Amino acid sequence: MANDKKLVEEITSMDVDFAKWYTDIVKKADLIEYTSVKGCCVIRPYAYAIWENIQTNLNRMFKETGHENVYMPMFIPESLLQKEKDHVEGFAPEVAWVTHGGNEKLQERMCVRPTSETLFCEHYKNIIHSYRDLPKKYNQWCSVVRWEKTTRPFLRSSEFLWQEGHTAHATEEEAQEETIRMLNIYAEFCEKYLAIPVIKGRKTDKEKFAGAIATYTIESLMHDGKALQSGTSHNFGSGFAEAFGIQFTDKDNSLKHVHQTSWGVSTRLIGAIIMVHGDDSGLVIPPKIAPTQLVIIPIASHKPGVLEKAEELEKKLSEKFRVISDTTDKTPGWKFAEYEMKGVPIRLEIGPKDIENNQCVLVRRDTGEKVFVSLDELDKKVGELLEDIQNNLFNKALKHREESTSYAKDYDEFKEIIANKPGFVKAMWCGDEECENKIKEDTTATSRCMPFEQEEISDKCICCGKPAKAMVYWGKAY
RNA sequence: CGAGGCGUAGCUCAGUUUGGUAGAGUGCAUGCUUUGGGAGCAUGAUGCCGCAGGUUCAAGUCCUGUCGCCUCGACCA
Repeated sequence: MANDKKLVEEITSMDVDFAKWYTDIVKKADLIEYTSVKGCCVIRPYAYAIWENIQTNLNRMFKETGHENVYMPMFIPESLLQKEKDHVEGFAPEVAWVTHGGNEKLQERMCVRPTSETLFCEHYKNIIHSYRDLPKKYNQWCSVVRWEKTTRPFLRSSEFLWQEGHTAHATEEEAQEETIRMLNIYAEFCEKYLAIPVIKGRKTDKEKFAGAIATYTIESLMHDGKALQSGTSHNFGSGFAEAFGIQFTDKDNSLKHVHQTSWGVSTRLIGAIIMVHGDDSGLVIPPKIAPTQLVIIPIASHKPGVLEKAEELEKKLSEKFRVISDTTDKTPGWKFAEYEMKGVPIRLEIGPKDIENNQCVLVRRDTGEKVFVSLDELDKKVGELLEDIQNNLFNKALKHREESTSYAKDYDEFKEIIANKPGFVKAMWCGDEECENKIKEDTTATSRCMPFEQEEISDKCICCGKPAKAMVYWGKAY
């Protein structure tokens, strides 16, 4: 009987249809709502709260490493966008154009920023004159627009929220150092806060950012075995500086071009959290970024003393944790399911029997494990549990990634694995874009990155058999 | 942008084959009873049947167009 009722709001099982499971979750956990604007969603308060927690932590890490926040215009005149050739070619197919102001046709059309390199470059040209002005390490939080052909909430939408860091340095070495520093910050953030293990590496030329000399990436593996590019950090060398004329007078009185970087992560990270940690009961949010870390559910709340006790516990726990208490007249069972859907790490049940015994029940979202805890040591226990959940989520995700990572020594084996076993495949590559294209054509898998941690599986390219230059992580990607 | 699917109550959908007063479940509101895994009973409110044309005495249903959404490809964070 209870089971029949449970089916009413149940979501599609992730093993049956992962894509449907995903869209069920984003709707049922109140993360997004569709709008009348194609490819654009409302990011609802619960999802926005996750984003705010991401922002808070990244902002701290950015500032600790000497970055300042700024804000650039959202419009870019066509002539400015076109200054760097590779850049405009890369982005032109997906920019939105503004052609009119009121009823007047604009003399020059402007695009809505798909990314702000060109605006930062124009600005840097104006404010950088001397080596004393360097480095400039700016970041902005904003939204960007890319006219995507197919869209999915958080993973690919026409407009999305992100941060973009843009820095200018006196030397090549400094720029490279910054590029790697920010990649490391992203990796640390993903692993420590989002509990998502990542592979750090460099993108192949085919996959690198339009206008960059090198793109570095953190790649993570979703529960269905598809890869998600979760953050990128680019070294631009002096290419943009030359196109935009960003020069400074160095100590030796010679005129030099700056060396630049840019790096970004987006609300796509929310998609990663969903697809890495979620299960058939809904979201599972790592405690460190969960908008609500613990929800108090009073049992038999009409009985004397129960609501008062719930309120007392809420007040006490709120000193240390992000806590809410649900005192609505929904049934306990409904509330259990609701907060599981929303991925709240810990549920606290308190009823008349508990009050008599000076205890409560704690249920952890990741394992479903239930423990009785004395009210005297409640906050200590909650702290430990949150930490344990955070660690467990990371370890589970890491184990899944390791179990979903294979080696391929020859092309037949490679094709067999890609076709039958979801996940990463490590294989050698000659460095030739033709092989990348062939592999993609044959298998739909793409090169995810050349990891910093290289292994020598063989000395031959998996595809053409010529001498191998690097080991590459391959996989199907979002 | 290619292939497929779908637009009817807040949500999930039936009704379209064969044109004839707009339906169900769930949700929502109110009351009582309930409360340790999505409660029960009673009463009530809710619809430009995606949009625009057309055919017809009559269109949710037939025709044409159009917009949107979903899935899978191609392209991208």
